[in-house]
Amino acid sequence: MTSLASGESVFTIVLSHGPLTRAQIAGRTGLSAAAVTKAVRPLMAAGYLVEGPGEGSRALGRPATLVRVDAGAAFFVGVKVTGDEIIAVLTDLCCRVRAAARLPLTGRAPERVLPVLTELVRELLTEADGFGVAVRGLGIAVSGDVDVDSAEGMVRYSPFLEWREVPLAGIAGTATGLPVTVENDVRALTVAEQWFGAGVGLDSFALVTVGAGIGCGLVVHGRVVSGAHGVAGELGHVSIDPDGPPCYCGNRGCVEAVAADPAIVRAVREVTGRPVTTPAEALELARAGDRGARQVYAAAGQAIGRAIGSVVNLLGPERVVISGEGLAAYDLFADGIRDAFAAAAFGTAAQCDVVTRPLPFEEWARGAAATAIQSFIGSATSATPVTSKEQSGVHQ
Amino acid sequence: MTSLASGESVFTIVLSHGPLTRAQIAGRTGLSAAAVTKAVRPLMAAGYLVEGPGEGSRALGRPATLVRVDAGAAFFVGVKVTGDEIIAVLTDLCCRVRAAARLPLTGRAPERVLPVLTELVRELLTEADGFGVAVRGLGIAVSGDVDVDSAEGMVRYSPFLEWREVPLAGIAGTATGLPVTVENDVRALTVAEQWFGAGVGLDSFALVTVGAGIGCGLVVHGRVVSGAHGVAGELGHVSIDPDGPPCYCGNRGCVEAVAADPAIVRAVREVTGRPVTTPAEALELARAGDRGARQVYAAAGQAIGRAIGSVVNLLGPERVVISGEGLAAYDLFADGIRDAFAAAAFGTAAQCDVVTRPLPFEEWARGAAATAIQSFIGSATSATPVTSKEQSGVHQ
DNA sequence: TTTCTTTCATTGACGATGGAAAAGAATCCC
DNA sequence: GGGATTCTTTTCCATCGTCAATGAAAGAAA
Repeated sequence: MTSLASGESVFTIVLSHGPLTRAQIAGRTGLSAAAVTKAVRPLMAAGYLVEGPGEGSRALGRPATLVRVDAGAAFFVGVKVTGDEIIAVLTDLCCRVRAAARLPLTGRAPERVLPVLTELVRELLTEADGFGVAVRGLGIAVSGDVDVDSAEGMVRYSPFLEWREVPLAGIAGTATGLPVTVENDVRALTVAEQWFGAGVGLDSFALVTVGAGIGCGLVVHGRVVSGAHGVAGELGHVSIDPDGPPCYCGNRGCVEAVAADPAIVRAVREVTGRPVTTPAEALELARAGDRGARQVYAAAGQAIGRAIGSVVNLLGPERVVISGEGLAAYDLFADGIRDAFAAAAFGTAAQCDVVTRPLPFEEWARGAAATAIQSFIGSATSATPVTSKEQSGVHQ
Repeated sequence: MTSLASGESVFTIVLSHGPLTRAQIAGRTGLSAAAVTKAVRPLMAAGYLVEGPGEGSRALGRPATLVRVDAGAAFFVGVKVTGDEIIAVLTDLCCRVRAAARLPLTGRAPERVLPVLTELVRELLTEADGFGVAVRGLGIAVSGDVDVDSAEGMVRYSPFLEWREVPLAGIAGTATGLPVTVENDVRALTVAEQWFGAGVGLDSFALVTVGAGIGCGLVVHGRVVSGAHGVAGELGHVSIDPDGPPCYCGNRGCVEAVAADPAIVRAVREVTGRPVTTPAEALELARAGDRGARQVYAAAGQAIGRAIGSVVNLLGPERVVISGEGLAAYDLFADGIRDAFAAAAFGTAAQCDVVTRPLPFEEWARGAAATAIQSFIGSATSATPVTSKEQSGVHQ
C-alpha cells in the first residue's frame, strides 16, 4: 500500500512538462518538497519514472537531478474509428507514436467494425512485442454520444456509425484482453492536446476541429466538458445565420452546413457549376484561382470565425486551437476566420490566443491512447505498484 | 485548531439543502457518518449550525435529528450597483432577505457612488442592530470586469459605470469596516442561484438574464466560469445573425442588439412610428395588441432562444434559467424562445431543462450577499471558530 | 586544501483528516 | 422487557502532507 493520491498529480505534471527536478515538481504541483520525494519514490520503484540523464543547469548549489517518465515502461494502443477506416497507433507511456496502422472498413455495423479493430490491435500488439514492452491499455475514440461512466464503455448513439447502445469497451476488452477506455473522438483529441499539445498547463481552452464535420472540445476549470446529457462542444450545430443553408439537423445556418467539407463541396459545385465531388477537388479549384470557389472558402472561414467568437465570448478560454483535416485549406479560411473573430470577440476576450495545429487522424488515435494512459495512471497510482517484471498480462 | 476542511462542504450542503440529518449529510457529501459528526461539532459550537426542530420522518429505528443553519448567527449586506441606483439587502446566514433599501445615484463616478453605497450599508447595519445580530460581510456586485483574485477587489473595467481600475473592496472596506467581496453582477447572481435557487445541486447550468443588457452566468463542473481574461458569459455579444442590426460593440446581430431593452424600444419605435422611449411603453403597446410591437418581441424571443441554443449545444448544461427585468415581457417572448431553442438544440442537448425565474434587482443584491457568505464560510471553516458573543468587530 | 555558501533532496516527527468498526442511543414492534 | 432497526458517536487506525532538521553535492572563498 505505497499508494499516494499525490502520485497522480506528480506523474501527470512530469508527463506533460517533460523532465523536471523534484524542486520544480514541487512548485508546479503546489506540494512540499518532502511530499514530492515521497510521491516519486513508489513511481520510480514501479518503473514509471526514472532519473536523469541531464541536470538542471544550476550554477550554484547541489545540482538537481531530473525526473522523467520512462517512456518504455508501458505501451498503449489508441484507435480512431471513422466512417470508412480505422486508424490505430501504438504509443509509449509518453504518448509518443511508436507505430501506426490503418485498415479500411467494409461496413459500419459493429459486426463489421470490431473484427477490423481487433485485427489492428493484434498487429500493434505484435509490434509492441518487438519492442519487448507490454501494452497496458487500449483507447477507442468514436464520434457521438459515449457514456464514459458506464463500466462497459457504452456508445449510446453515434449518428455517423449508426450505432445505438453498443457496449464497446466490454466487447473490445473481451476480444483483445486489454483494459479498454472508450471516449468521444473530439474529447479524446482534446485530452491529448491538454496533456501533450497546445493545451498543456492551461486551465481552459477550446479545440475546434474542421473537416467532415465541425467539432469542438472544451476544457474548463482544467477538465474536459462532457455535457449533462453526453452532448457538448457541438459547435457544428451552433447556428450563425438564421437565413443560412439548411442543415441535416433541421436547423438553418449551422456552422457545419456552411464550413464542413460536404457543405463546401456542395457550395463549390453550385457556385461554379462544375462536377466537384470531393474536398480535394474543391480545394484544387480554389487554389487554381476560381473566384466562386474562393468565395465559398472565404464564407466558410467567416462562419468558423464567428463560431469561435461565440465560444470565446461565452467561455473566455485562454486559447483556441483550430485543427482538423479541413486545415489543409487554412490559407483560404484564414482571412475569414481572423476578420470574423476579431469582429465577434467582445472586450478582453479578444486577447484569447488563437492558434492552428495540423492534427492528422493519427493524432486522434493518439488522443484515444491518451485517454487509455489517463485511466492507466489512475489505477497505477491508486493501487499497489508492482515492478514491470512481475506484470505481464492484462492490467487490473 | 478545530479546523476541518470538510467543514466547508458540510456547511454548504446544509445551507443549500435545508435541514438534513447527519446521515443525509454523509450521503450528499460522500463523507462517512463519523466524519460528519466531527465536522458538525465545531460548526455547532461556533453557532453556525443548530439542531432541530423537527425530525426526519422515520418509522423505524432511532429518530434522526435535523441539522440546520442558524440563520441568525450572522448577517450580511449585499449591494447591487446599477447605472442609476444602488440596491442593498440585509440577509441572514441562510441568505434570506431581512431588509432592503435603495437609493438613486447622482453620478456614476466612484466619488459619487461610494458615499451612497456607504450610506445604504450604514442604514442596513442599523437594521441589523435592531435584530441584535452582527453583520459579518459585505458583498458588492457591479457589472464589468472584476478581478476577484486581487486582494483589493479590483474593478478592472466597468463600461456601464465607466470605471477603470477601481480598488472597490479596499475602499468600501475602509469606509464600512466590513470584510468586502466584490464580484461581477451576473456571476454573483449565478452564485445565488447555485446555492439557493434553481441551480442547487447541479453540476452545470446557465443563467440567462434579459433586460437592459443580455448576460449569462455559467456553472461548469460545479464552479462559476470566470474566463481567462475576466470575460465570460457574454451572451449579449454572441452574434446570431450576420445581417442583424449593428451593436455598439462594433459587430452585427448581437443578441443584445435585438433583444435587450434599448434595442426593443428602438425597434418598436421604428416599426410603429410612435414615440416610445421606455421598455414599459413598448410593452404596453405590445400588450395592447399592436402587431408591429408584438413582432419585435417575437423576434427578440427568437434571438434569445437561438442564443440559448448555442449555449446548450456548446456546454450541454443540465438546466438553463432565464431571468432578468425583461422577464416582465416573457409572455411575448415565450413562443419565440421555445421554438428557436427547439430548432437549435442538437441531439440529447435538447433534453436540457429550460426554466424561467423572476429575479428582481433585490435578487442581484442577494447574489452579492451570497458571495459574501461564501467567503465568510471559507474563512470561518478554515480558522478557529469563535462564539458569536466573542466576536463583534470586523471579521478577519 | 579547507571551509563556507548555496541549493537540492531526504528523513523523521507531528498534526490533520477521514474511514472502519464497534459501541451507544433512541425509537418501534412484539 | 427483549429484539430489531436506524441514527449517531466513539475509538482506534491508516494515510497524507507539512515543518524543520539533516544530509548531499556542487562552486566560491580563504
